[in-house]
Amino acid sequence: MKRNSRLSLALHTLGHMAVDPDKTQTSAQIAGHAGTNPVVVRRVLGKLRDAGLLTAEKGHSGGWRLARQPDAITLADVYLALDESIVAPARAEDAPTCSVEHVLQRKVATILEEVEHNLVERLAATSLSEIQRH
Amino acid sequence: MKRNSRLSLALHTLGHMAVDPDKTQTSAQIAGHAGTNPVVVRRVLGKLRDAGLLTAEKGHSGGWRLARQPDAITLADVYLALDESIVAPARAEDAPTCSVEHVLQRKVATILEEVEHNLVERLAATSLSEIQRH
DNA sequence: TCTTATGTAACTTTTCGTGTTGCATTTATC
DNA sequence: GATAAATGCAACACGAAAAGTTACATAAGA
Repeated sequence: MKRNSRLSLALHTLGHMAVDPDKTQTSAQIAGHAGTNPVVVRRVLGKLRDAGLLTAEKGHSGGWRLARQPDAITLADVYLALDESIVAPARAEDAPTCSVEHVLQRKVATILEEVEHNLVERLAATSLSEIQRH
Repeated sequence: MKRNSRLSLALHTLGHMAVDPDKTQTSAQIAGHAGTNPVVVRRVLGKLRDAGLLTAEKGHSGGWRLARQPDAITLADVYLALDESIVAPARAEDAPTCSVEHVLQRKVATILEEVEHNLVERLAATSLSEIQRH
């Protein structure tokens, strides 16, 4: 699997679920289809579960399925559930060493925050039901 | 130094140069001030030199200085010179495995490209001379 | 000619995401 | 109840990428 592929894995899985929302899939099945490991799948989908996008049933005949209708899950929901923060560095604000440094840094940081916000807005405009129109 | 700090290092250095554009600084001086290594400094500033933002003089009394006036260097110039591509993954388009997967993926990819473009636009609105107003 | 600077290649170290193993827990089925 | 099949989670191994380091060639002023 390639780097920072959590979003890819999530979209791939959710895409299939949106096509056939009544089918429950196990981590092993999903992993097989995505070419990765069941534990990795549980790690990623676990975040989606915590965000209320998926439900996970334990035990026999358990597995994963959508917690809502596809049209009620936007790409922003997925993105935010994964704590991706592609743009803004999710920074652990380090000590301001010298004043000159941080004038430009803060300018850039502000712009990145605005752009991050803009990204989420755009992602919110598309839901999983988009997949059904193709 | 922290991860992906090339932009930080570049901004820090350019910030100081914008305050005092007549002073030539060596890699060692810059590295000392930025808490890193002279070779790392040359690697990062070398990209800014290639982009025409800085000049580097070899030999005795050599060093780095701005190649243009501070107001003629925007944050976008710096960002682009470093090949950062924070938002869009600068992707080596991998093989489209299954069709369902790539509907959502492409949607996201398109949004990321738009957002990346938007980022550069915003960065272009600020120049290094901003530092002189503080 | 010597000193001081950049330019660059090669290697090491660090960091972080992914992959893997192992086991506890839960739940349907026999 | 026992068993099989699933998730939950912790701990460790692996690998790639960025940063740091060493070494040396090259250039230019003193």
